[in-house]
Amino acid sequence: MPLKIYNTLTRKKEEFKTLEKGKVRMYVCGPTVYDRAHVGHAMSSIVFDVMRRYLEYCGFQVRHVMNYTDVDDKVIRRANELGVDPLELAEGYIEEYEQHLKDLRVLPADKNPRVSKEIENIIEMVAALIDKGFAYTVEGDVYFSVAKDKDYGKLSRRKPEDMQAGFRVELNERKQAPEDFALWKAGKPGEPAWDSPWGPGRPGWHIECSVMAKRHLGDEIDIHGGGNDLIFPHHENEIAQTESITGKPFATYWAHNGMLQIGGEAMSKSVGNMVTVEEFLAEHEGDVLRMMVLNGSYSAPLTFTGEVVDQAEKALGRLRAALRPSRASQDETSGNTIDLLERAQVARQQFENSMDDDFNSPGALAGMFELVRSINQARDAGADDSELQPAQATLKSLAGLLGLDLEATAQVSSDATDFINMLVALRDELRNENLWQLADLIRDQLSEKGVVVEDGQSSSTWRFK
RNA sequence: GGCGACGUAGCCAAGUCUGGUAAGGCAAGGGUCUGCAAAACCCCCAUGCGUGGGUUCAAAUCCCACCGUCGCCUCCA
Repeated sequence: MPLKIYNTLTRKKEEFKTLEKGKVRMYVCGPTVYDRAHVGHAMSSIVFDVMRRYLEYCGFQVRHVMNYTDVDDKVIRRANELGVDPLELAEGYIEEYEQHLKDLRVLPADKNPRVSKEIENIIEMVAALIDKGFAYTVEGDVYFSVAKDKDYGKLSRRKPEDMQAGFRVELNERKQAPEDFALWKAGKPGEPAWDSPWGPGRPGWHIECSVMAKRHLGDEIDIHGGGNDLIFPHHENEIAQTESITGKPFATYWAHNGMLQIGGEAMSKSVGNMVTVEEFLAEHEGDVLRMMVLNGSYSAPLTFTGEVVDQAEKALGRLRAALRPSRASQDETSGNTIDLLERAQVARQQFENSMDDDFNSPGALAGMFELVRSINQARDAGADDSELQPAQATLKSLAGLLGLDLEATAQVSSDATDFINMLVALRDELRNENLWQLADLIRDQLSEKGVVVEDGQSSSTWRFK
């Protein structure tokens, strides 16, 4: 079954065809680093990580570029408030975000370009847009003239005349038309500025992505991704800039993830309704957030609530529990009649069919959970490890394709392990002597310390909660 | 006001493009197992897919209208 991707540009699900055989060029808009990242940013990174992992599974060689916007009004404003250098402020947030990506098991992009390191290339592209007549200068500012771009609005499907200019933003009387946008902004006192043919200044918001995609991936790319709040104006303007220069389609597929919502609205720094990645990771492991994301379509909005987090955590636990070993004793003959190899094959098939259909991770997970049930049934029927392991290996591998690590264990000091083993062994002796009260006491006390004891026929097993 | 996305069980959610009679997870209830638990397993859990019309032998899926939630509307999530 061929891979299909929903394309925002055509508003259709389309068969995935690369520009270059076997290779995928993917550019994803990363965060503007003016504050700590929240779980909404993490969601976006996870969504495109899953996409990238699956494309690689399909045999594509993926070149993945994600940028950091480190030169921006908000970065400057924040830095001024704190009395620090804007680029140093941004650097700190970038380092923090990279650590979050590691904790969330997001594969590192092949390249993480930053605006501050691409100024020369940006100036070059702005100059080219002026040369070609798509941009004009006003007192050190450079604006893109939307009227010069005939198919402007094709991504967001809106026309300048449909929009209420200045609805949210104050009009800038220096622009020839309200829909024009800044490519270069003249420097103001107290702001970082770079020399340019138009005087000292800095890039506008959208130009950096056009430049970085072009420089690190080429004139044409396969997939351009980001949050759906970026469709307009950011991605629309990227298209305008790039295609005006190259005369070629910028990206074949435009992919957008839905917004993470909290308390009935999109999580955002300005509203202050955010949960930072740091806060989340202090309470849960990264896979819990990944599980939340995988449970729904990447393009649909996701609501962040305690209940949803809890459900994701439990579901993850169920996947992991399927990896537990056989309970059959050596001399017992297996009463298992389930063909686990066949079930594993079915799960993999459903996984692939679902993922091929616009990365339908909920469908992929559904197949995995059916395999979980089969494995558990077989274990209950007395299957030994040699029967269970191939199916468990498939489950692990499918989970791995989604970026989930089913073997991750709670990072508790191994010092405690020996003592817990000793206590549990001691308790088994008590159980053999039918000293139930004492055995139950130990189990209850361990439970309070976060250790779950599960009794078997002859001995007990334990695990961390 | 404009553009777009979404609305499926108590909760999360697939299925909608390609119409054929509702995946999966969490929770609740009943049961098996167990010294008691836990875990696991079995049963149960939407005659119903925002509302109202229409097309069709057949609609969650197509068409029209309406309601609700969210996102975006060009100095920048």
